[in-house]
Amino acid sequence: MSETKRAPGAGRRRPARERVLAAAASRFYRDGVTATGVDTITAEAGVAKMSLYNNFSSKAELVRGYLDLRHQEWLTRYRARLRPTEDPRDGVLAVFDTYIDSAAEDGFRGCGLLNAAAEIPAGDEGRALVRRHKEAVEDLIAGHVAALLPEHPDTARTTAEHLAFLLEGAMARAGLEGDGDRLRHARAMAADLLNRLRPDRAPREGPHPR
Amino acid sequence: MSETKRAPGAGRRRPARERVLAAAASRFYRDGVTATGVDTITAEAGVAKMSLYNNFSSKAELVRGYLDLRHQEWLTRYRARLRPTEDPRDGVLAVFDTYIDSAAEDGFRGCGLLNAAAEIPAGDEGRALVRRHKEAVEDLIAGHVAALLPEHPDTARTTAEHLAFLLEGAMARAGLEGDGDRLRHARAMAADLLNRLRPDRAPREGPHPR
DNA sequence: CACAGTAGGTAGACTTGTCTGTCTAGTCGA
DNA sequence: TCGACTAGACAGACAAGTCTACCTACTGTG
Repeated sequence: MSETKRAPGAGRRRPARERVLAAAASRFYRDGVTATGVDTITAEAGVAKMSLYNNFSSKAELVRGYLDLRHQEWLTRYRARLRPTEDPRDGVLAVFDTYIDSAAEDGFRGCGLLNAAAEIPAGDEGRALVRRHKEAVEDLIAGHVAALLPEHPDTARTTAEHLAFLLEGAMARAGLEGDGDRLRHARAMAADLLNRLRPDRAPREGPHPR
Repeated sequence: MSETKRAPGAGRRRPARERVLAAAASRFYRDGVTATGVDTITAEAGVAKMSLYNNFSSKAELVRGYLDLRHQEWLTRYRARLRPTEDPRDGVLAVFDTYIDSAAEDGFRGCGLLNAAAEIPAGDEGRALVRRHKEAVEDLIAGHVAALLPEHPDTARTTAEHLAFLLEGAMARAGLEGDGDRLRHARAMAADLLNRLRPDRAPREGPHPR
């Protein structure tokens, strides 16, 4: 952990790649992918144009970098939400809470990955990336539900898909409305569904603890 | 109903406005709104550029025309699906079937209105239009559920929201995957939910009758 | 310690093409 | 004659991506 170990090439500030990605993330989410030009991104990042093209071979690759960044950031926020607990229901609700958190930020416009996918051409790798992200989220839910119903794997899988649909549908609506109300409704529906599934514990606590 | 009453200005073919809208609808859905230029639209419509700007004051207004067209077309397809029946559950399932129908068309990429909204700036009227469309769909569902549960209006409203989330979430996933499988799953979940809600009739028929 | 090499960064001109929107002059059918 | 339509030029802004020439901070080696 010596001081000599820095990020490579980072003398006085964050390396160009990170600043480009951060600026791209902000603009892509706010204004859309196609509507955001590379000049806008480099200007906002305070970086020369060549620094972008030294780190990304094209704008399309930058977009894929953006998608990957959002996926990783989502996972990080989810893991922070996931407290150690013996009740799998809390694990499912942590997924919902992660979405609710994102809706509280200003300029909220729905799921950035889904919004980007809407602009990406049908065959592009980026769409597959978003698809895999949504499958990963459903798999996380499925893991918790499977722990809740170890004797009924089929019911668990269907229930996980049901919960994933609730979450995604509420996210789409929340994005249109600009706040997290719909997501809080969906969280309550999910909690209710989980309790009906195996009501062998006391009713769960109130909505969305901060 | 005399023959002299035609669409205005339609001598030998469909008026320019309709052809522009049809071409815009196709391209906007396939390639996205921002990525589609007005020259592409006029070329595909076989129409002079001025014919576009004589009918729409700007591309943004053409986009709003597109959103309105898709909303109207959806309503038309839904009404065609909605057979006269005494069971409100069939009314709800008709909404799901309308979505399933759209997923069967080729080049399916999810809900065109939601995809467009992802590209529209936050304050634009177009986003409000999409939001109202989604509310209208939920209201249609709510009407059927209310008829099913006349004694429990609160349960009906919550159930309708739940069903709308299922539908919208499944549509988002289906769009990423390019087929209607997720929507058929959601339809089965909806049918199951409706039967649990008031199981006083024989089990419903199989999935998605054609 | 000195010094040269190197990797990464900078500003900005530049090419080639597309974008939205405007304008003109002419065509065609009722 | 009138209204809708046509082809195409045009303006001015902006797109993605390339290229040059220069700069600066850190590196290993003698």
